[in-house]
Order: sequence, then structure tokens, then C-alpha cells
Amino acid sequence: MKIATWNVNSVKARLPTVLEVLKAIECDVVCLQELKCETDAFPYMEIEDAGWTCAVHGQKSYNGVAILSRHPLEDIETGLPGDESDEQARYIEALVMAEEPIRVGCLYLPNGNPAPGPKFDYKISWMDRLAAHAKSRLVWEEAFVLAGDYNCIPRPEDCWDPAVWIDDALTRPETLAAFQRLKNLGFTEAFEALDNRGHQYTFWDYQRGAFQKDHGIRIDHLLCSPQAADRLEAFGIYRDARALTKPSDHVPAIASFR
DNA sequence: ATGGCAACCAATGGTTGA
Repeated sequence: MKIATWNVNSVKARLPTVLEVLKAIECDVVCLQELKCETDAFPYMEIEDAGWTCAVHGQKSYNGVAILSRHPLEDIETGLPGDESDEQARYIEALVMAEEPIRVGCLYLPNGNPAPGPKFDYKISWMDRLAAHAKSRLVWEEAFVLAGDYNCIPRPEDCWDPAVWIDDALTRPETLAAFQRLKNLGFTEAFEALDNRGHQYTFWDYQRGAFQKDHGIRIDHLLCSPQAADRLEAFGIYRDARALTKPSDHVPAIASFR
């Protein structure tokens, strides 16, 4: 059972690339972020024709998340609880009915820049809401994976030059503390458990030849409940996706489960 | 020389992202 998370940076502008990568990574479940289209505008036909069941929570122009699965999906829920006035499409969850079911939450955490400011406040409150929701799911004692673009660089060695990122919303102490609080609820970060090297990036900016110079950051993560962590067996980053024509600026991060 | 992106919507530029 392989689960990937990938920020596609527009599913419509990049559909051929998306289909190519989906084929290459051979996963059972793929969490997509930054669809940048409304739910009804999602390219269901092309992606379903490639063999996927799709749960989509879209929004015009920005954000938007989806879970693609080779197995049936049940209990689909959209939106993160805790703020009825929040209309940004950043969270979707579903129960993947594989032989051993796994519940998957797909998230696109707010960037939060400029910090400090209202966007940063929204980021931190969103992280607190995510932790509250995650806590309520852990009570169920299921295999549960929270996968997505966390917009959080956990350690200095998760970026090419920490000096560039000082005071940025992706590295600020409040962001790192909120990420740690989430993990402290009982989640195992797949990368940390199975790899944990420095300089293993999932994002390279389009500017300044960042990919060619390997000036990247690691911001796409998979967090596993204890029952999911017990089944963890491999982790990988599909770096090749960044070298394709018309690439997303992110690449898939992939965890394998028994 | 100290640069160099991409997508969106709307409009031929401004906003957002990280």
C-alpha cells in the first residue's frame, strides 16, 4: 500500500504531467494539493479513465485538494472543522477501503507569509485546528495518515541555506512548535522514521535555477498514527518529477505500508 | 551585469505562492 502526497500547482495547467507522474509512481493513494480549480472543473474524466477514484474539494483559482485512490473511498469529509467561516479548500479526508483500510487526510497548510501578520495568524490557527481534528481521529485507534503540503521546514538541514529562511513563515518558531505539537499527539513522520537524512527536498522554486543548484526545501510530509506507523516499510521522494517539462515546483513524497 | 518563475484572473498588470 503506497500513499503519495503531491502539490501539483494547478491540475488543469499540468494535466499531462500529472497523468505521467501518477503512472510512474505506481501508488494506491495520491493526495493532491493546489488544484487551483473548482470541484466541478476537476478533470474527472481523464483521471478516472486512468483508473482512479477521486474525492475532490476544489475552489476557484487557489487551493483545492483531492484524494485519488485505486481502492473504493468511504466516509469522505471536506473542510477542516473548527471555523465555519473558513472557506479555503485545504482539507479532505477519506477512508481507503484496501484489504487493510487506511484513513487518509489530505491537507494544504497555509503558507503564512508575510509573517508576522494576519496570514501568519491564519496559518497558526489552522495548525491548531488540524491538531484538534487529528486528536479526535487518534481516539479511533485506526491506521490514519495525514499527508500534505505542510509549508513547514522542520529542521535547518531540511533546506539548502537556513540563513535564507530566517523569519520566514515556513521556519518561524511558532510554526515549528505547532508542527511538533501535532507530532506529539502520537504521530510518526514517515521520513523521520525511515530516512531522516538532511537535504532531501520536496520543493524547488521556479526562480534562479533552484532545481539545477539543488536549492530546495522539504515541506511535504506524511504523518502516521501508531496503527499506520506499525505498518510503515519504506519512504521515498520522486525527485524525477521536477525534471519533467512543465513541472510542478513540488514533487511527490511517498510512504509504503504493509 | 548581480540577473533569471509560474499560474490565476482580468486585462495587457496585479496577486499569490514559497
